[in-house]
Amino acid sequence: MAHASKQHWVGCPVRYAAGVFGDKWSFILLRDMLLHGKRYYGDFLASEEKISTNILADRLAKMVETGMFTRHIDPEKRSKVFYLPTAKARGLLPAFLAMMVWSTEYDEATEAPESFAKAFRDDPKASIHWYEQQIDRVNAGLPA
Amino acid sequence: MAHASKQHWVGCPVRYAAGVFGDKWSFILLRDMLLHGKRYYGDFLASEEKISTNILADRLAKMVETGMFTRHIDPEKRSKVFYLPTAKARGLLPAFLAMMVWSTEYDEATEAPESFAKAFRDDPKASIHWYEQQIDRVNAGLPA
DNA sequence: CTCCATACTTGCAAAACGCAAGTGAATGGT
DNA sequence: ACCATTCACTTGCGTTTTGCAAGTATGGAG
Repeated sequence: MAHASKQHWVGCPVRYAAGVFGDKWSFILLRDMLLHGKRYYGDFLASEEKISTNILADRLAKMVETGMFTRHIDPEKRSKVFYLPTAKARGLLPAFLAMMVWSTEYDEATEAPESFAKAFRDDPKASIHWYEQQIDRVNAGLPA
Repeated sequence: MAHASKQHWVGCPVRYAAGVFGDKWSFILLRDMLLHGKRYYGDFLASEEKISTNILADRLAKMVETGMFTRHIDPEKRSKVFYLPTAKARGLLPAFLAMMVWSTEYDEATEAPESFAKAFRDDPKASIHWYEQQIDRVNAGLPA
């Protein structure tokens, strides 16, 4: 059977994921990076959840450590810093979008339109590809 | 376009999810409930991550509050308590499995066999259905 | 050289966590 | 009926993490 020996190993992927982004602020940063096109320190700081600067610095550093983001100095204005998502971070898109569909189902106060969940359910791969392209588009507008 | 007006609303589903299970111990409890067939307080306590009893009690209560688990007294031994996953918790399976596939890709030390990721990638719906059935099977073995 | 913007650091109080011990209800054995 | 045990939490307390406010370091404009 394809799913044999199910019991023990499944724990670890969950624990690994929890270790990399298993806290509220990491969720928010990943959202801002993957879905909101935020790249600069100042962009992340300006999110409506009002993250404080020490936590932001800490989480950004952790994201870099865990290979989710890379850190870059803006060559056009060297006092500014931006971050880019790695393939590892982008690889979370399917899970993230699935999670968001779940939220739209169970959060009575969701602000997401039904069209989002419908699009993902109808054709997850197309939906994921669309978000990938958005990420590429944002990145293309940044300094080399 | 199906994905129009993308910017603002996507934030909220992520924040909602973070609020419900956005911490390490909630990840672990959901794993144990959805994938390891654990139902009793003592089962969760015995996980290899060594959760302490106050945190376990706190998280279980929160899961009940947020409608993820329901709490039941074992009629056959009324000093024992078990929890059952609601449809809301079960609805997280697709996101959880997608997340686990991601972990198997990026965690060098993953213990998950490649067959797991392959099965999910080949046919996600079938894979999800298989885990749903496992959940039903476990639940069927519990007192009414 | 001064001023401003930007990206962090630092200090400190408050909250969350984690360990160990304690409590109370339900069983089980005699 | 009595007592020890199991089970599911609670409580206390020291440690760690968080969050707010203020400070610092570097870069760039004038």
